Amino acid sequence: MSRYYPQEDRQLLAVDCIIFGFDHGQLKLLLLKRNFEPDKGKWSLAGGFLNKSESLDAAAGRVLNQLTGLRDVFLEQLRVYGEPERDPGGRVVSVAYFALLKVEDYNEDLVYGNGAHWQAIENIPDLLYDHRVMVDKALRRLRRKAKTQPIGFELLPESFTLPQLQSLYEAIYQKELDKRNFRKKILSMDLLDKLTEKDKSASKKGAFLYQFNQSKYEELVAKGFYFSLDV
Amino acid sequence: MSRYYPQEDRQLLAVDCIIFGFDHGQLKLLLLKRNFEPDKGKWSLAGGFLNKSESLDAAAGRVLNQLTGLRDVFLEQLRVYGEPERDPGGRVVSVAYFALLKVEDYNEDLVYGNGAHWQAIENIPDLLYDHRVMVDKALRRLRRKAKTQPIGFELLPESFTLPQLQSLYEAIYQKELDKRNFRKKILSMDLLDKLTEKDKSASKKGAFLYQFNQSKYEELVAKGFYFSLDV
DNA sequence: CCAAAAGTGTTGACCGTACACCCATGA
DNA sequence: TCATGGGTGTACGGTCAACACTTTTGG
Repeated sequence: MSRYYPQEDRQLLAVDCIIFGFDHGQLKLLLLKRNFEPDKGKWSLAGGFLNKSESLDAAAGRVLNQLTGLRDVFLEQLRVYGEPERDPGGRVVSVAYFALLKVEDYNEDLVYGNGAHWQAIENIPDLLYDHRVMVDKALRRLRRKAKTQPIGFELLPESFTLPQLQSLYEAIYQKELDKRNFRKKILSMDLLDKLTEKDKSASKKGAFLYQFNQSKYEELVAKGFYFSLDV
Repeated sequence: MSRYYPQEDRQLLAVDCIIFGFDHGQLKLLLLKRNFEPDKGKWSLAGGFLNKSESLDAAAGRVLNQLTGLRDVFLEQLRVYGEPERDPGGRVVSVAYFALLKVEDYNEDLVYGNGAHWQAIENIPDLLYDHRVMVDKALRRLRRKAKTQPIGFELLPESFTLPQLQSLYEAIYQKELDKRNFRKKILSMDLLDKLTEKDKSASKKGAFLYQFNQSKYEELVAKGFYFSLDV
């Protein structure tokens, strides 16, 4: 109880997570089939209520961890949704978060045990309440941010090939890119370390592996560098 | 009371408004000197609690209206702040909004009666709690959006001169701009209607007045146009 | 030896930026 | 007449976009 503000209305606060993954050339969302009332059987985002004395970021991290087993995932607040009638079960103000994770890392048993499934963004089922609005907002945010910040790497394994990276951007923007221009642009930023190994899983010739160099990025940013990839 | 979620923790929800105005060549914030405990006498943003069955946007609009007498002002959600200890008086989750208003429109009696004052952004006093963080966030948002959306006009009178418009952008970005390039760019978008009158308040020669043409803007956007002013 | 993906450079168009002088007018 | 701010055009350089062929290798 507050010392100073005892008499005001209080609200239920929830967090909902829009969880992106990149797999088999497709951008996907991790969605849940609800196994409890209300709306049992419908698809929804992963969500949960805010605990007393828990920060919003912590609540979102907890929800994500309970579902995937992952910690230290890219997680960013998106927007609050507070229309009085958004949840017909009662007034709940919800804070939407968007998460980017590496699909090879998550705990499959946990995910499927929770009734969650990856769904390609081109083919999202009907969602509960205003969850579709949240998803659209998250997609717009991802598309905006991926142009100006190196967040795409959050969706790829530690080591990746340039064709893989290009395919990720193509999935995000639903648009084919010219590979010469794409390579020229990304390599000219000097943020990728080329490894000596190749990945031969996608071709006979094999493609060189690269790693994103976070510390080089921070160094450049400190000197006034701006990441920029216009698709 | 919720039918379905009766047992969860509930929180106090507030809104805080970061209110921008443009006056005498300066970008300013409308700040309040608190006349009640706690922290009486300190500066803060305009804020208030969310009422039961009121949307967040409505709450922010109400707070703004109570302070300035204005309605239909540019008002946009910024971010939620939910650290458990952000308000030492008790846990309050606050939704920050940023507002852009035309300084010639507000109700002076109301504003001063409420203990509010315009403060130039170069010279903001110490603020309560995390309000300074909110202000910085709002400034970054304004700077980002003003490049890609025609929101600057929200801060100017209906009719304005090009030198005034340029001075607004200079105040937002704290940077001098070349007037030939600025004019060329903004006029090439074909979004401004030139009036036949001049404003002679700032010079003997007088500068032509212009008006932003909202419907022309919407028409162009529908055709794929993107507003872009790179400062 | 062939299919399939990886890798590589050049050119033209457009846009952003830098830059200096004349005009109108009230005092 | 002069001081003050309003108004105008050009040229250069860099960046984006379009475009086709060679290389490697497993089957």
